[in-house]
Amino acid sequence: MRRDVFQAIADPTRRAIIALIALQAMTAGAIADNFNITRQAVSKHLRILTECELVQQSQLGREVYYSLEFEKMKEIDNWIGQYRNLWESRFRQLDDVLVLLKKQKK
Amino acid sequence: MRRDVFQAIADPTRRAIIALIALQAMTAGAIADNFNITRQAVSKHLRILTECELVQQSQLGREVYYSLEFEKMKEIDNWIGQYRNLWESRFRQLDDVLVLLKKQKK
DNA sequence: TATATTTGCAACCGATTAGTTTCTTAATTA
DNA sequence: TAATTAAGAAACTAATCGGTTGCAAATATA
Repeated sequence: MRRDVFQAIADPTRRAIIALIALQAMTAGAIADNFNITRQAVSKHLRILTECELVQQSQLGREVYYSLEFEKMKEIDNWIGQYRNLWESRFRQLDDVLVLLKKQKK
Repeated sequence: MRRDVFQAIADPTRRAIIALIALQAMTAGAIADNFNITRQAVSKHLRILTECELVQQSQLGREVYYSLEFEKMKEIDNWIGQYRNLWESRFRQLDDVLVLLKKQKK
C-alpha cells in the first residue's frame, strides 16, 4: 500500500476534492454531489486522502466533516521548493550575464 | 493514457530521477546506475517524464542526455501556490486574533 | 418504535502500472 | 569490417487502481 501525498494528489478527482474542502469543511455526501461517480467511490478517495493525512475528519452526530490539512500540503510545497530555489538561482545567474553584456555594450 | 505532471511525480523512482537530473543532464545509462531496477525500466520512466514534458532530451551521437524542464515544474508550483496563499492568509488572520487578545489582556 | 438518512466496509471487475526478459537499431571503436 | 556499447520497442506478468454493487452500523426523525 503506497500511501504518500504525491500518490494521493496524482488523481484528478482527489485534487478536485482538495479544492472543494480547502475553503470549508464538507460531509462525504455533500462532496459526492459534485461528482458523477458514486458516493462510495468518493468515500474511497477520502479514505486515501485521510490515510496520508492530507485530509482530517471530525464527526458531528452521524455526519463526518472533511477538511484540508494544510500542514501536509506544506510537505508538497517543501518538495517543489527545493527546485524553486534552483530555477530562481539559475534565473539570477542569467540576469547577471545579461547585466554584464549590457555593460560591455556601453 | 493519462500523462499529466501529477501522475508523473507520483512514482518515487521518477522523483528520484528528477532529483538526479535537476543539477546536471545525464544519459539513461548513467541514471540507471543509481537504481536497482533494469535500464529498460528507467527508460520507461524517462519516457513518461518526457511525454508530460517534465524532462527534455537531447541527442549527442548515440548518447541521449536527459535534463529537467523547470518550466513544467512551475506548473506544480502554481498548483500548490493557490493553497499557499490560503494558509498564509489564514496564518495572518490567526495572527490578528492573537494580537487582539494580547491587547485586550493589557 | 419503525423508518429514513449518513456513512464506512467488503467483494468484485476491467484497466493501468511498474517491472521483467528478449530483440532490434544505431553509433562507436578495435 | 567485426565487436561493443547505448538506447528504444515489444511482449508478458503480478500488483495496484478507480470504479461498481451490496450490505451493515449508527444516528436522526416520523
